[in-house]
Amino acid sequence: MKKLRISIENVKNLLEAKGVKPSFQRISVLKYLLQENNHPSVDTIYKNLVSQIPTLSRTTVYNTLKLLSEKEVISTLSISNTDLRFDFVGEPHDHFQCNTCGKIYDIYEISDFSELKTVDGHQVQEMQLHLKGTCNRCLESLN
Amino acid sequence: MKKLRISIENVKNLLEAKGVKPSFQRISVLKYLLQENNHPSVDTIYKNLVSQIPTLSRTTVYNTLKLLSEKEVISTLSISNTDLRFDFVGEPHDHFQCNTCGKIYDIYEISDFSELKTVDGHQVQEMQLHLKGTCNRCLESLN
DNA sequence: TATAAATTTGTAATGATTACAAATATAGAA
DNA sequence: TTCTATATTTGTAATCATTACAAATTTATA
Ligand SMILES: [Mn+2]
Ligand SMILES: [Mn+2]
Ligand SMILES: [Zn+2]
Ligand SMILES: [Zn+2]
Repeated sequence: MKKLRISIENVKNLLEAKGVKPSFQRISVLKYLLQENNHPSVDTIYKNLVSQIPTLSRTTVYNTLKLLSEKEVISTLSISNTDLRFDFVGEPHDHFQCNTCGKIYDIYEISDFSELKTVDGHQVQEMQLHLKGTCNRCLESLN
Repeated sequence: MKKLRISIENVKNLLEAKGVKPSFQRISVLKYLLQENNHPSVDTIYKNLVSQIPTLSRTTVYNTLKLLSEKEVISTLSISNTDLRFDFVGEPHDHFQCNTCGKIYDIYEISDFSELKTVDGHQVQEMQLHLKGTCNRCLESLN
């Protein structure tokens, strides 16, 4: 829940390092992901940015997320069964989604499959551990 | 890939044991899941059954899968980012989806989180490990 | 049989995502 | 700077998965 303060310069350098031309829209999307760290949907990103960028198109958000995903700047989470969620690729970590409030939490130090390159002859390129249940906040409010 | 031969009686008993009234449609859906073991989408199930049950409605497939999921007879896999997939709940296992052919494979003996009831104060009710990459068949055909 | 409850069905509505072409912005050459 | 090619963004329409819902059918019960 720590909201980070991320400079535009940092984001710009990050994009350039990954071979992505740092347009204003792309910087905005990645900056949003980094400082909110809330695993947002396309629509959440769009709605939050369109107030600052009135000309922003939903298609641009889709395009940007697809591009950043291909360049492995971000990862696409299929944990929600209603829409895709997006996350910055930093430290490897897992995710927990609350069945009550829907919020997605980062989980560290549960799984470590970093050395897993192959299983049953399949070449593994990506792995996600998805946990679901009731989050600590929602458990609290049951009292 | 072993196609199982499942008797209707077995499926009927399975449903009754879980408190689900074994209608013809429900038996058909669960029997399909059990003997194909192919982690199908709603549409795959519908298209395969409608030839035998011409009056079958897609809504019935949706209703049945929702009911069986609630009764924990089946599990809903969110591994594909285009549609939901369904699986019988038997031995705990993980899944690998091939980025090339799209097929979903069962993976056994990778993860064991069966004792994990709580993490960071969140109550865990369900967990899924999703692997993605290139499957052994598709690797073969690259030669 | 008559009636109520459960289940199935078909259609319409919703919501997420993709397709696509026009508009705009950016970069490089002259 | 101006011209031109390329990259990016935008808006709209189309597609696909899923849900809502009420009518029709089946099943259970009196
Ligand atoms: Mn995360
Ligand atoms: Mn499986
Ligand atoms: Zn919660
Ligand atoms: Zn494959």
